[in-house]
Amino acid sequence: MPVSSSSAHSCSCSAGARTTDSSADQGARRLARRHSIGRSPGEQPPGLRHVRGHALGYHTDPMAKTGFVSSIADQSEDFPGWYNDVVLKTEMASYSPVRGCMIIRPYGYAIWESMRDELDRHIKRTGHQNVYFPLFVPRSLLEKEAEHVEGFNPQVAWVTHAGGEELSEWLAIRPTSEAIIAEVVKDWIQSYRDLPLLMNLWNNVVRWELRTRLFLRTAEFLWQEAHTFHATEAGAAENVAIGLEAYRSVSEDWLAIPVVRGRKSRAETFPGADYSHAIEAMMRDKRALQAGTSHMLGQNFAKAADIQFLDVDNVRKHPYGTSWGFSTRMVGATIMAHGDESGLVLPPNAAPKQLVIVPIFRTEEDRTAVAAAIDALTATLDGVTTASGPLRYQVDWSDASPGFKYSHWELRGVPFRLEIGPRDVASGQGVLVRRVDRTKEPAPLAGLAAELPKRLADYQKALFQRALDFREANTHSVDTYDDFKATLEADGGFLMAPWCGDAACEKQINDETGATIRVIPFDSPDEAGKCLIDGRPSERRVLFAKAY
RNA sequence: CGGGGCGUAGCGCAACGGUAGCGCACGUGCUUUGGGAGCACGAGGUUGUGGGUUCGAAUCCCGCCGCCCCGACCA
Repeated sequence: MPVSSSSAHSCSCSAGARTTDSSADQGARRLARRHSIGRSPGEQPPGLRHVRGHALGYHTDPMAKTGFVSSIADQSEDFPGWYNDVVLKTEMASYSPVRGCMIIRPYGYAIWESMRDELDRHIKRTGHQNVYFPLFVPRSLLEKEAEHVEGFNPQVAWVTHAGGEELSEWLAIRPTSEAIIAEVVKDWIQSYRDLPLLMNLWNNVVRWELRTRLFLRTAEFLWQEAHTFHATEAGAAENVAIGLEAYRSVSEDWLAIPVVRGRKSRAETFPGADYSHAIEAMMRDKRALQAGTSHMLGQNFAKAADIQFLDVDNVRKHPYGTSWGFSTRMVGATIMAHGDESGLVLPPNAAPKQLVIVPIFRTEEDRTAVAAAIDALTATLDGVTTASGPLRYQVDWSDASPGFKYSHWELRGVPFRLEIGPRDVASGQGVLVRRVDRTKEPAPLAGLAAELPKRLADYQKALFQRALDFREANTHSVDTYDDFKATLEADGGFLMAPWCGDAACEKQINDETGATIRVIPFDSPDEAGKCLIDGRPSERRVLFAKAY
């Protein structure tokens, strides 16, 4: 039986309320135990062997200086270390026995599912249909589009043997699906009446990486790739914008991450595309992260695969293509855009748990009274609908101490915590604590259910605003290369600077400073200037930053 | 692919020629619970792998494998 005899209060959703340490085997055992008493008695926990566990190790520094979580690296001192600690200790993901690949654990996967589902709604609302294409791309197909091959070659993983024999033609494990899709749809597209063809794939892709950073850079990752074909370039251009808008909305409205929309420079354009649009976000270390890209493929792949359709004017033409992608990297963006010294700070829309209730009691009598108050409360919470669906809450009845639970859930970024103890029961209140600023206030239990949707919506807005303020405070306009270098060195952040459009100037800046052109923003005003490097005229400022 | 580091219990480490131990985590029990509780007992290891040296190897030597970090490329 469970550690807590009244486990009926416990939600069956988490891998365990008091998981702080975490070896996989232990996690699995805990899961097994919970499952044995939960809703699905027969269900076995997933096999999570070989996963590296990481002890929380809070005893190494029992008296933390400021925060309550002393076990993660200091965010301002060591951002990469902080990021790694957060991902591992929140049990979002772990390293795997496979080089360069990660295991996405339940808490991380839940966050991915949230953004995935929201993006899927956008994709379907705009008329795209989900499809599936093979994991393998025959070498001959991948090599049809010249720029495409050249761009992806270094990152492609090949299957050379199967069935005990060497294959007559190598198979690429898809780094992306343009090539195989173009080959297939040429049979589907005969007439302008077959266009536009609007498809989307949810799948995994492999791009061989030598450096691994959980969620940000792994050899295999999950994503969505939309592929569309249009009779006209204008139709395709419109779709490029539709994709980018879906990404903007998911980033800003769902994940509370403000983004800058713009066009990529030629050097940063997708291999095989005429142009690429992207959204860029600022992380809390002031570096940029690309949050989604949308490509105009023009007729490049259509010509390579010889896709033709008969237009209204009875002339055979190549259709125009687009493709756009959004990956699990955005889970990393969510961590890095909002997290603080105590761990994750999640936007309510994407948070696996929006509210955690922590019971506090000393005696059995108190426990009974607190349980009764919580039962009465949760009866009202079960009907609550938030901007992201039914309220997601959990009562933490595990037998860890209250202080332990506070730290545990703060590390995991749960937006609200409600503490209910004997004193609160007597007054019909609880103590409601906001994760983002840790403000505490008494909250009457009777009215809480009605208030929560607004409180969550306000929290969501506040997170977005905080991120936007941060970005604006760290965006600098510079006009000379000396100023550029000095500002980048001193403050980092986004640098808005004039650029003539020449790839050589772009490269020089990248080589000398490490900064790249993230985008040529759509929303910046036209502004005559002189290129940082060669002084030639520039029509508007472009966004430079060090990027992930 | 170049440079560096590391493989000992789930995690972090110690033992550095005489056959493996500590902390955390884990299990049981009792006492606890308003910011990471305490005590007691307990379970857990062919020391990454293959070979060599030696009376004896986690330890010394060689090969292999794996992982991490730093550089060039990417969502």
